[in-house]
This record gives sequence, C-alpha cells and structure tokens, in this order.
Amino acid sequence: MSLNILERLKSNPSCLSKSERKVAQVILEDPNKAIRSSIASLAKAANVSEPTVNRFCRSLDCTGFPDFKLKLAQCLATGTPYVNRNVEASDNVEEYSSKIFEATMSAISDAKRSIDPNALSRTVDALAQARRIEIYGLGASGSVAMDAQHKFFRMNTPCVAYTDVLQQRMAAAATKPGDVVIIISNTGRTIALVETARIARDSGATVIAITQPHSPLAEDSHILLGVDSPENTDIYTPMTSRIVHLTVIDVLATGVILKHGPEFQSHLKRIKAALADTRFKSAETD
Amino acid sequence: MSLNILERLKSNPSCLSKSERKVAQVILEDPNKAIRSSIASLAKAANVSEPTVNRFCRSLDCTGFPDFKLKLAQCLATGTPYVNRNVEASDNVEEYSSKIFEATMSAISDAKRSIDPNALSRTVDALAQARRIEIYGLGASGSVAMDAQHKFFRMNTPCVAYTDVLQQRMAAAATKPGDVVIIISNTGRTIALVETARIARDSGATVIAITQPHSPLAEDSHILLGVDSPENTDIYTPMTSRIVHLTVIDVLATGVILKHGPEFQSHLKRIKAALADTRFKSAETD
DNA sequence: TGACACCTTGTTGTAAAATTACAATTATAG
DNA sequence: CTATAATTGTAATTTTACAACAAGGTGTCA
Repeated sequence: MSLNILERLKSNPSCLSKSERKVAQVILEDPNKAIRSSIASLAKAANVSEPTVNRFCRSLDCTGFPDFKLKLAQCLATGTPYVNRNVEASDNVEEYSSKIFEATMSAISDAKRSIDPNALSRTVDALAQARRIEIYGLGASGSVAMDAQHKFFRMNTPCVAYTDVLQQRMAAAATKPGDVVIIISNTGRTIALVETARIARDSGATVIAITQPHSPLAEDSHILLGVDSPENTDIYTPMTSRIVHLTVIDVLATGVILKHGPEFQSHLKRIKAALADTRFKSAETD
Repeated sequence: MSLNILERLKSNPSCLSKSERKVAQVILEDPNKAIRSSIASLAKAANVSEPTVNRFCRSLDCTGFPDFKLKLAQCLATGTPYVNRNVEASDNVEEYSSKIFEATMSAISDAKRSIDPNALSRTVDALAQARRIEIYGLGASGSVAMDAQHKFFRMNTPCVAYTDVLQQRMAAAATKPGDVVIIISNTGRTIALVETARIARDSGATVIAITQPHSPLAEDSHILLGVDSPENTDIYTPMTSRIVHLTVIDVLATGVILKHGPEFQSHLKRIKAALADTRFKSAETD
C-alpha cells in the first residue's frame, strides 16, 4: 500500500542517508507541522540543504516535495499511526492518551506487516482439525488466553485456557497427537512456559507460539506467530503487545470460522441467541 | 474540524461567486486530480484566472491554494474507507487478516477521536484517590476486567476483578464511598451489569463505565468512558471493541502512574524485578 | 600512503507556482 | 443612466521547488 509514508519513515532508515535521516526525524517529531511547511523551512529545521529534502522525498517514491506532503497529509488524515513519542511525566491527559492510542495503532500496523501469512494459514488449519485446543498464558498473557478461550469455545472443538503454571504442565502432559496447544507470551522467555511447550511437544501436541521471534519459546514451537514488541521500559507493563496478540487471536478465530464454511454459522448464531434474554432490548455479545 | 471541504463544496454554493462555482465544479469532477494540479492548470480547466482560484480557496477558510489542496487531500483520504471492508467468505488468509488488522486500527483511531478527555481525567483522579478499585466484566469483557486488574494491582490500591455475576453483586453491595467500581461492557445492555452498577451506586461507590454511549449502563454510571462500537454481525464475537477497552485501560493506568509521580516508579520497578528469576536471560513482564 | 572512483551534501541559478496589487469589467441600486 | 459595489482578470512580485554543478567525504586498491 502506498499510503503509509509515516510507517516507512519510522521503520526504514536503511534507504536513507545520514542527512536524509535528519529530515525524517524532524518530520516525525511533528508531521502536522511538516505538511504545512515549505521545503526551505523544513531544510532549515533539519539543518540540511533544500535539495537534500527533495532527494529525501524521492527516496520515498514521491515525485517531489509537494507530492510527499500530499501523501503525508493523507497518511495523517486516515489516522495512520506513527509514533516515536513516548509518554512523558509532563504530559496532560490528551497528550498521553493520544500517544497511547497511536502507539497501539502503530504496533498493530507493524504486526500486520510482519506477521507470516503462511504461519497463520497453517495455524488455522491445525485449529480447524484439532481434537482439542488448549491455550496457556501467564500474567498479562493470562487474560489473552482467557479471551482466546472465549472465542474458540464456540467452535465445536473442546477448548480450555489455563493461566496456572501447574495446571499448564499437567494439561500439557496429558495432550495427544491431534491436540493443539497455543502458548502466548510477550517475551517468549518465561522459563515455565518454555518447559510446558517442551512437555506438550513430547506428548505429541502441535505447539503454536504467539510470542517474540527468536525467543526460546519461539524456537521450541512447531508454528511461530511472531509478534515483535520493542516496547516497554522496565516500569510499565506490556501494553501494545498483548493487544496485538488479541488481534492475532481474532484473525485465527475468523480463519477457523471461514474454514468451517457457511453452514457452521447457524451454530454460532444459536450460541449468540442464548444471550438475548440477558440484555435490555437488543444487542450483541459482551 | 475542517474535514468536510468536499461536503461544503457540494452543498454550499451560496458563499461562492459565479466563477468560483466553476472552480468548485471542476474540482468535484475529479478531486483526486485536483489535489495534484497546480493553481494554473486548475484555473485553465475551469476557464478562470489564477487569482480566482485563490479567492475560491480563501472563501473556504483556507489560507491559500496549497492549504486547500492539503485539506482536500485529507478529506479524500478519510472519505476513502479502505477500512470499512468486511471479511468475506472468499477471502484468503492475507485478505482477512489485513481486514481485521485494519478494522482494529480504525476502531482505535475512532476511539482516540471520540473519547472524552475530561472523563478520562476525572477517572484518573478517582482511581488515584481510590480506597479500593473493583472491576467487573462478563464474557469477553471478563478478560478485559482481568487484564485491568493485572495493571492496577501494581498501584498501592487494593484492586480486584470479578467475572462472576453473583460475586459482582455481592462485591458491589460491599463497596463504600471512596471505592471505585469500573464496569466494562461492550453493549452496555447486560441486565446483570446494569443492576450491579445501581447496587454499587447505592452503596456510595464511584461507578465508571467503559461501554457504549447512551446505553442503560452508560446512563447509570457516574463517569462514562464511551466507546462506540458499530461492529459485529450477529455471528462473530466482539473484536475491536474489547481491544479499544484495553487501550482505554492502558490510558487510565498510565494516567494514574503519572499522577503518582516519579518516586512511585521505583515501586513499580521492584514489582517487575520480582519476575527476573522466572525468565531466560533478561526481559520484561508477561 | 596516495590517487581514484563513488557517494553524499551543499551552492547557485532558474523555472514554475502562488500571491499581491491594481485595473477592468460586470452587476446593482437609486 | 450614472455611481457604487462586487467580481474578475492582468501584470508584477514573491515564494517555492527543482536541476545542474561543485565541493567535501569515504572507501578501495595499487
């Protein structure tokens, strides 16, 4: 897609030279200002010459500076996220909430780009054929596991989430070939989960990891749904990564439903209908 | 906001003179071409002089022609919903996963625009001063409640999430003034939750709802954090709304931490440090 | 180490674009 | 049919974007 100039600015310094990167930085600091400034003022702000700004635009597949401004403007308008901005102590509500919303969007956008469709496809296949689905997570990923259970139990496949280390180990040991185990971890380094993954593997289950690529857990799983999370100081808890994990869960659930075909949807409707009486007037699942 | 330049062009010939209307017509015929043309070519296409085009722009509250092009471009970008694409049965992995990622981003972007900073601010204040924090949710919102607990328990305030209707009612009845109850619901129409909200109110707790605006739950809460969720057929489970809810939780947690000030962060660090031994090498909380 | 090629960046100059100031035209009211 | 105001166009000015070229680095190989 040609829209995401900002994304490319953020992620792709490789195709840019040193002073072009200076331009990129100035733009990222305040894109809304950038689209209103002339090539001259931008050059001054970045301490480079005007032609450098122009070359910078060309490096990004624009025909020139006006074209770049246009694309950038559209990017901003769609709410296409950018974000280099971290929350600061001096931020007021609007500032930090904007930053968090943007960071979240950005993380999803990154994931969209980097996730392996092939791995997704294989996971959907595995889930659709599974005899049983188990989902393990700890800490913040525990809630994600619970959420996944809430989605998958609607399939006709038995499905449980465990958020307790001991239960996970026992359950993993009890799996058999044909069972699918989804393990969710932000870091992929939690010792307990890695060990559980090995136990599940040894029992013959198909182990799917939603986690950081190149992590121990990623290495020990059959299928990796890699979510790179550069986020987080050592103070805050995972924010964007667990949201990306949930989105991945959505994709998987959707994939499985699609794979089951249209006649399956009446089954889903029946499940939903069971909730009707719990609500005022009419509406949808909680 | 200046979004609706196109709308005004279509509807509002009153503030425009005869030749300015000619300009408007040419632009409306092909807005996408208009944003790429110079004032000269546009003037020629409309058979008017260049300053007329410029005056036309000024009539529309733009500072000049470039500014007009910019606003028009943004208008076109937002108007072009590359986002409102629904998943279809014929979609392959890449298609439906793209759509889900995009829909999620779009929902977050909408929420960012529509959320009330004042309500956020009041919620953060309430949470920071709370004697106790309770979080209630059912179904998919149950996981959100659990996640919120996982975030808030790091504050020095006692914090519990309940995902069981009876426990929620009992807990709500046990609240006192100074306690804060957060109720999370996609629809805001779940009878049990609305009743629980009333019980909590009657007990003197401050009730905060993360839910659909104008819903029964929204009406019955002290502070509404409104999340509009147009999503979902009667088949799929809530996807984007719960993710937006989580993002709102992130904002609240961040707000509370910021309010507590820098000396509080060492407390958070200590909590994180407790996890170090559960991991391979080094990393962050799950 | 020094010479050469190559890449990056800045300087100068020019064409194009946008805008101003002002003149001409058209419409409007008395 | 004037006088006035509003509208539109012309011409000059200013600003902007870009191309051509030159200067300064950087790295490579003899």
